[in-house]
Amino acid sequence: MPRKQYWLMKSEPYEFSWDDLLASEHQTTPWTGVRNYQARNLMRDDMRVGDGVLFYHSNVKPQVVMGTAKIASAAYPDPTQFDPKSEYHDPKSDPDAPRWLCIDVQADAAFAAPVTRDALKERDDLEGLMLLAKGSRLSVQPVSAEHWKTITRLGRLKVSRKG
DNA sequence: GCCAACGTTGGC
DNA sequence: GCCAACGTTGGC
Repeated sequence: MPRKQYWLMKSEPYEFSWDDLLASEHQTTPWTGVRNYQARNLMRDDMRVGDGVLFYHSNVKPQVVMGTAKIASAAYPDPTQFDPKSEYHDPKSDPDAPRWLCIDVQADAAFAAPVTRDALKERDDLEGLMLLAKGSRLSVQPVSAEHWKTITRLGRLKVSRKG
C-alpha cells in the first residue's frame, strides 16, 4: 500500500463550488475539464483512492480553502472531451486513446473556519506550498503531509465570535 | 481591469 | 526542434 498522499484542487466557485460538491449525489463529483498535461499526469500516475484533497476556491475574493475531500476513483477518461456541446470538448482527442482524464472527488469535511489565502501567506511554516509560489497556475497540486496537517488544523479551529 | 507567468500552437 | 505569437490563469 502506498502512503497516503495529499493534494490541493482549485475550482472557480461560480463554475463548481464547495456547496455544489455537498449538494452532489453521494457528495461526489467527476473532476472534469482538466486540460493541462501536468495535472493530468498527476491524476493518472500519482493519485490514489483515499488520498486527501484540499478544496480551494480560486479567482474569487477571498480565495479560500473550504474543506477536505477525498479521491474517490482511479483516473478514467473525461467524458466532456467527447461532448461537442461541452466547453471542454476536444475534437483532437481520439476515443481509442483519450487525451484527458478525470477522477471522482468526494467531500470529506467542511472546515469550521475556511482558510483564506491571506491566512496561509501569513504563516511561516508553509514554505514550499505550491499554491503560494509565484506564478503557480497548476489546478491540481501536491501538498506535503506537513502542510496538510497545518492547513487542516487551521480549518478545524472554532470560529471565534465577538460579543 | 491589469498584467506576469505559463502552456500551447504553428511557422519555419 | 526552435521560438515568437497567442491564449489562459489567477492574484492583485
